[in-house]
Amino acid sequence: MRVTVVDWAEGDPLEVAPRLLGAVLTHGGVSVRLTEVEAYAGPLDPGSHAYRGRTPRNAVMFGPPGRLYVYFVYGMHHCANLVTGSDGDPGAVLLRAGEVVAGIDRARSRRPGSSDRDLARGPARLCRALGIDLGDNGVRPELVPGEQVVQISRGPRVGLRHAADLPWRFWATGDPTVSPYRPAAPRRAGR
DNA sequence: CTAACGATTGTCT
DNA sequence: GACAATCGTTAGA
Repeated sequence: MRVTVVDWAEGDPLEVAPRLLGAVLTHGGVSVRLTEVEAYAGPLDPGSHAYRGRTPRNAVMFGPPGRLYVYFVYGMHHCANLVTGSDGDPGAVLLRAGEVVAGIDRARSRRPGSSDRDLARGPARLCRALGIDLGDNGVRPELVPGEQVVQISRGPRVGLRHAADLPWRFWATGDPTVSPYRPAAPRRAGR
């Protein structure tokens, strides 16, 4: 029986997220074993891009599931999600970090100066290592189940101003390629 | 049309 | 630990 991406991408992001750990994503000649992800729900999740409804940018989040939702942040970085929503019900899982398991030379050339461990250790780093950019928004990624992750941890999502307390971040316990924790950047008055 | 901001990262102290 | 880089998207006038 053939397993497709949609089979395990569709559904509640909170259920899909831990399921993705250990899966292998291949793009741009590089393969990554996912070690860290974050769930983003629909209109009821203040931390989600879909919180304020459908816009040109987040349209892909509203389905169909199994596609990449790619966005551009901070004027220089890309982040990629796997869409879980369908029938106009937005949901996605942010691909936060992974271990490069194939095409490492290609990944190194895209991220010169980085240690192998850090090649895809963070959402923007992962996108760069795989060569993912806005042109990949809405595409169906090459994603297959990998070895099951032995132990999964969960905790608060990273970098959010709102709903930062929800424990919707999942990672492979003890894996060195999980991104280092950083608290949300505080907003300073006047800038 | 304009302005404020961000699901980050690299570099410096 | 602190801060700059840098620009598409969004909200509001």
